Amino acid sequence: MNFRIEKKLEGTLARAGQIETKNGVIKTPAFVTVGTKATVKALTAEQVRSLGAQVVLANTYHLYLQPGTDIVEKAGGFGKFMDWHGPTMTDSGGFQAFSLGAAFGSAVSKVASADTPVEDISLSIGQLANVTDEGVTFKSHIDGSMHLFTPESSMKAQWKIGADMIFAFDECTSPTAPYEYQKKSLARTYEWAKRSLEAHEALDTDKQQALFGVVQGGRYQDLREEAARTIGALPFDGFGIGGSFTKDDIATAVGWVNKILPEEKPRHLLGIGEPRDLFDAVEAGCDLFDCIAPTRMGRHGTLYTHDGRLNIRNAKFIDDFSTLEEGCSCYTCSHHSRAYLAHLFRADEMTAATLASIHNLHFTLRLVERIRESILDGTFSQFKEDFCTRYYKK
RNA sequence: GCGUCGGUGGUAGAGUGGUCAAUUACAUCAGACUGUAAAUCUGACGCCUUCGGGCUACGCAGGUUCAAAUCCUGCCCGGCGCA
Repeated sequence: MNFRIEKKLEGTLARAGQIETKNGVIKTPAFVTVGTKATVKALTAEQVRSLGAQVVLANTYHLYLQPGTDIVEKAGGFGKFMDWHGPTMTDSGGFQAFSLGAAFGSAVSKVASADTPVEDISLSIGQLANVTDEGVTFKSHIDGSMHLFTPESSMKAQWKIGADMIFAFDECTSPTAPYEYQKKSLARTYEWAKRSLEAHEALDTDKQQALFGVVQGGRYQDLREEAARTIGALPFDGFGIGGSFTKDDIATAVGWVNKILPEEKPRHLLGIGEPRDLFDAVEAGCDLFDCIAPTRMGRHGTLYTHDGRLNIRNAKFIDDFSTLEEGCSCYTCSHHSRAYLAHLFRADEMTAATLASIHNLHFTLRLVERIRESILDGTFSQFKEDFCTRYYKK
């Protein structure tokens, strides 16, 4: 993997560049399409291609459980397995330490509202993941079987899954975890980062895979900066910024980190992808973003338009025969009316998920593409202002 | 015509004297969702409300009872059986 910065935006941390992988080039900033189980939910690989997606990210934990990393390895890697021939990434399974741990069965999400109270993480109940210094013990959400993930086993699994870019094994913490826990967890994630590097070096002797280290630290400036310094000093090929935020401080926290991380390496903001967050994070120096929002929102009937989100299941769309979004060039908008989409959703037809995912992914991919263009031609701040004024006008 | 079983909120269908404005599911109306536990989840769902409560309701009309969706009588409607 090779990263090159083409242009930096004066007065901000934003930059446009290119990542070269053996499976193709990614023009950054870029939105990474999520295909957790080696499929972008509701879409064929051909549809993902035609949307202009540059890179697909799968999940190590999910593929490890099903169909198993040996099968994916035999298939020639998850890209070949799913017929995606472009650049690929895998997440390490570190997110599942949170989603199947503290977050499981609770209302807590990694992006919390500002008034979310900080609590003792150990009070979380119903968790399927338990974190120790050795690694994370998971109780499979599929069949209840127990599995231990360590930095070493995550590297091995990701090696077999065979993506171009992979992540160090980390602990994604909850926004409800107190400072003391975040600090302790951060030290652990740092140890895991070193172990990930060492394990990966032993596997990948001729540098096939790029390994990204993950910066944690929760919502605390000193921890975030410490993480950026320590993780940033390790010989990773790029960096992921992960963990918990609040809706309002993503850009701030990302800025703390990117001011410190080495400039010449790509930065991936893990799991973030609402429009405002994308603008803010690019401005704060991020190059890559993956997010399930476009596809999950789509499947749940929430569709992106330049005038904000709309819920296509609302009664007012039943007889609205206008196009979903005027001027949108996606397949869904060029062929179908809001009324038809509303009908498919109400009838629980599978095509509803497909058409909605196509639109939302097109919207998000195109948005990040335009953000990139606006960096190159110097119109970023105007574009951001125009877009956000209209999108968030309510 | 006789016998028999049954008529409950938008629908299906619980409930068989008080804890019932009435279980549940679906439908409906909204909302949430940010490295996918997610084609998922949450709330509302008779009318009014100063949110304490008030009012009208379980085919219709009477009745018994302190109290009825629940018991009795008549009527109306439907399924089935016999003529």
